[in-house]
Amino acid sequence: MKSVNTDVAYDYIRKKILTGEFPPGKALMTEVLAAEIGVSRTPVRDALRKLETDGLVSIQAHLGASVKKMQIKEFSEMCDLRLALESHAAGLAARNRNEGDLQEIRFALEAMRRLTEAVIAAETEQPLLGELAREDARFHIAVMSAAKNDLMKKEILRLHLINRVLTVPLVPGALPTQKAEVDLRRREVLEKHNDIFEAIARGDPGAAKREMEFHLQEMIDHNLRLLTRAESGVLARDLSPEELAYGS
Amino acid sequence: MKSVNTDVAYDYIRKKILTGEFPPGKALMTEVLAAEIGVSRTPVRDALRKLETDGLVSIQAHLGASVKKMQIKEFSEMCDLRLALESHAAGLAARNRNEGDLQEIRFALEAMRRLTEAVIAAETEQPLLGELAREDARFHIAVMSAAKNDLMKKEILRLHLINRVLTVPLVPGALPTQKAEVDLRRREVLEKHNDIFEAIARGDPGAAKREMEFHLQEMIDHNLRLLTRAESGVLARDLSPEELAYGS
DNA sequence: GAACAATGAAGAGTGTGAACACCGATGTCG
DNA sequence: CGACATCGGTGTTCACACTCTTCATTGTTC
Repeated sequence: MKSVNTDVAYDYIRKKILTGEFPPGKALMTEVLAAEIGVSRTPVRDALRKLETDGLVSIQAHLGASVKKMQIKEFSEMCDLRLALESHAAGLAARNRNEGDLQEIRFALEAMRRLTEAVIAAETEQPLLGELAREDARFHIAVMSAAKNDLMKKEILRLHLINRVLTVPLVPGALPTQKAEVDLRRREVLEKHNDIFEAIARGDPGAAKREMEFHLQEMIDHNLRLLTRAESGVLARDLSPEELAYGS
Repeated sequence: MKSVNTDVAYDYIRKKILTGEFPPGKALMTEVLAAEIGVSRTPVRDALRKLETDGLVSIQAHLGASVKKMQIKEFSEMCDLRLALESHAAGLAARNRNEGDLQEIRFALEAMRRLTEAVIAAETEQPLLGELAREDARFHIAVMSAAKNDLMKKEILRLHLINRVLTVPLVPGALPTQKAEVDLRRREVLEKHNDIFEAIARGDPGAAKREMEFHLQEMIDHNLRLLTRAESGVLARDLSPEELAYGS
C-alpha cells in the first residue's frame, strides 16, 4: 500500500503530535482532519491506524481516535522495555561497531559536551536545551546503528518517539529545582555517556550493556519523578532528521 | 475502530497464516479474501494492514499483500530481539512473581517433563510433539506473565508468533538426525527450563536472566542451523488459547 | 536471419472518494 | 430518574481512477 495521500495524512498528523500541537488526549476526527489536509476520509483513517501501531494514537471503535495518553504504569512499562532493548543494543554495539560508528558516536558526545558546558554557563537556557536533547538523541541513535540490528533499531526509535510525546510537555520547569543541582546532574549524565562510549570503543559488551542500563534506569527514575508531579506545560523541540524519517 | 467485520477478517486471515494454510510468500488479494470471508474489501484491507504491523504480512503499494517471508538476516535479528526482551522479562519475573505465577510455571514445566519422556519413549512422535511445543509456549508465557509488564509480554508474544510462522514449516524432518541425539537435546532443553524455573522461584533476577539468555541463544542457534538447510515441508501445531487471543 | 531490447497496449489489482448504515452519546420529555 | 429520540461520527459498501505488471509486437543489432 503506502500510497501518496495516506502518507501525506500520516506525516501531517504525526508531526502535529510530535511537536505538541496535538497534545495527548486530543480527539482526532477523520472528517475534520480530512478537510484540513485536503484529502478524503479513507487515507486519514489509514494514517490514524498506522499511527496507532506506532503507539502515538489510540483508537476505539465508534468512539474515534485521540492522541495517546499514557498512565504512569504504562509509561513505566514502556521505559522498562526501552531499557531492555537499548542496553542489549549497547552490548551488540560493542561487538559490531566499526570505525565509522565510533566516529559518529564520538561526534555526538563532543557536541553534547560542548552544549552542556554552554547550557551551564548561560543564563537563559531554553534554545540550547533543544539542541542538547537533539544531540542526546543522536548519540543513542548512533549506538543503535552500531549494533547492526535494524529491527531492534526501529523498535527502539519507536519507543523514543512515544517517550518524547509524553516527556517533552513536562520539560520546561515542571519541577522547581536548584540550578546548581540541575547542572550537577547534567555533568553526571554527560559522564555516563562518556562511559558508554568508552565501553563500546574498547569492545567490552558487558560493560557497555551495564553502563547503558544504569544510565537509562537513572533517566527513567528522573522522568517518573517528574511525571508524578507535573501535568501541564507544553514545549517542543525540533526533531533530528532520522527521528523524523522513522516509519515513513 | 476495531469494528466487527475488520476483526472477523483479521482473525480469519491470521489463523490461516498461523496454521500454515497460507504459507510464507502466498499472495493475499483483497478481493479474493473479501469474497471468501463474506465482507467488503475495506475491512480486509484494514485487517491486512494490522497483520503487517504484527509482522505476519508484508505489503507493497500496487503489488499487494503476501504472507511474510523472512530472510535469514531478518530472522536472526528478530531472534536477537526476542532474546533481549525475554531474558529481561525472566529477570523481572524473578523479582515480581507471586505464588500463582510460580504454580503456573511449575505446571507447564511438569507437563513438559512428562511429554518429553513420552516422546522419547514413543516410536511415532508426531502427535505428542505438538503438545510438547504447546507446553513449551505455555512455560514461556507464564514467565512473561510473572514479569508483570503487559507491554513487554505483548511484544514478546508478537515475536513468538512471527517466529512460529517461520520455524513450524521446518519442524517435520528437515534435518536428518540420530534419534538418540535428538533425545539428548530434548532432555537438555528440559533441564534448562528447570534451571530457569528455579532461578525465578528463589528470586534471583541475575540468574534467571542468564539462564533464559543461554537457553534462547541455544534455541536460536539450533533454528538457524535448520533454516540454513531446509526450505520446505509444512506442519502446523495447534495454538494455545492465549496465543490465539493475542492481538484481538 | 535470429536473438534481444524497447515500446506499446491490455489487464489485474489496488488506492481513493462519496454515500449509506450503524453505533454511541447527549439532551429532552414523560 | 428513566426511556426515547435526535445527532455527531465512525464503519462499511460500492464504484471509479490510477498505477504497475505483463505480454506481445516491432525495430535494431550481431
